[in-house]
Amino acid sequence: MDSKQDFYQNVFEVVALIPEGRVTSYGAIANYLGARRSSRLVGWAMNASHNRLPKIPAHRVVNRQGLLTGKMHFSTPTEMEELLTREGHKIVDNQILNIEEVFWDPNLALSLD
DNA sequence: ACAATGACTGAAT
DNA sequence: AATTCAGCCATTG
Repeated sequence: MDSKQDFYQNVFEVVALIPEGRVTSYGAIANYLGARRSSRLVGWAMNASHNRLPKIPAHRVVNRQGLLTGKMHFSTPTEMEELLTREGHKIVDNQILNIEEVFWDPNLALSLD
């Protein structure tokens, strides 16, 4: 059925919830969706995010190291770091500085408890 | 239907 | 501590 589409929709929803000035990781989103092992699928969902009508802040989603692994998938390979820099992040060597400080975990933010 | 790929992560060396 | 290997699972050819 559309359960797989739901997974994508869930990813989009979580990503859309990322506050400005914060970032999260694929694994954190996957973990929130109950699919810790499907971190890669989150990346696929992000790939489809460009086709979604609501603007998905995919630039706020980075890998565990805070590395802009998906910058190459944007309109331009520099758009991602530019957007993040615009939000106040410091990017060095494609990596976000103070990643732990700006890290936004949906599990904590949504207070699953 | 099979094989390869990928915006990842964690464990092992 | 840094680098390498393997697992994960949907999507695509």
